[in-house]
Amino acid sequence: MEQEKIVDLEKVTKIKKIMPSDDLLFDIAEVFKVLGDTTRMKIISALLESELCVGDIAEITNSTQSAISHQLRVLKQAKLVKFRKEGKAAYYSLDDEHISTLYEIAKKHIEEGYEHR
Amino acid sequence: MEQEKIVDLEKVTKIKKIMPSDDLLFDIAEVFKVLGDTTRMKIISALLESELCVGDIAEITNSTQSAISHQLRVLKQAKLVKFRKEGKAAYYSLDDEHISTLYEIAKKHIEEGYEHR
DNA sequence: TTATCGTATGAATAATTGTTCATATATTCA
DNA sequence: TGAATATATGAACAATTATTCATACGATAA
Repeated sequence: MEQEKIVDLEKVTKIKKIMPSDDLLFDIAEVFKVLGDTTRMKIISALLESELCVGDIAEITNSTQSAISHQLRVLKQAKLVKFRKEGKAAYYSLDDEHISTLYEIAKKHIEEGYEHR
Repeated sequence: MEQEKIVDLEKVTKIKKIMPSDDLLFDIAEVFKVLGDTTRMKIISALLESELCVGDIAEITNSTQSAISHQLRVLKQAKLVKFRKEGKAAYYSLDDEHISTLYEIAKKHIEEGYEHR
């Protein structure tokens, strides 16, 4: 009546040891979470082309100034964008080259997904 | 009394033309959204080491079998993992090499962020 | 100073989503 | 067939979150 269990305890404990800390995995997930919103992705996509001020981004993304400002704060906290102030305006740009790389790879993943149908 | 506006209409319309379609941007954001959850990131991280069955993943991630099964469905739909059935067990693995690349870059972004403090 | 422009922010609301619990399906072994 | 194992799934609940609205803050020009 007793059946053999499938769980590979040796494999499981080995992987548990190798795995990064929960904190690091949380932070990594956090970066993706911030990139995982259409409005923020539009912002990223626009900033790939040029430094832009808040009003311009709102125009380009068909969003309100307020919505964009809120989302820019999220992107700023995740260190995905940086900004400089010039008079009344605040000019935003991508923080480092990782962002564009992440964007390109995800785009490639999507496009290859379409091919395989 | 009229002040000069900052909006650069030429720049805005140019970028609007260059930008990818809303559909593509939505799909790209969707990939990141799926990666943007701690549980799913733990799953990815474990699968980077080895093909694993559902029970093993639950053990490794300290989650329930049900929670993992639900999340694996999300990962499957996003084509981030694939699986094969062998008897009672279902063995899951990463779908393509993009996933590990995305993971590595995000990790690097985090780690460099820590250095800059 | 006053009016205007650009941006930021707090509160409220609506929508999305991850987990739990119970249960169903499927496979293997006695 | 019946019991045990592995996985999947639907419903419900709690928590998170993106947007809107109103308003505040800061800078500039008249």
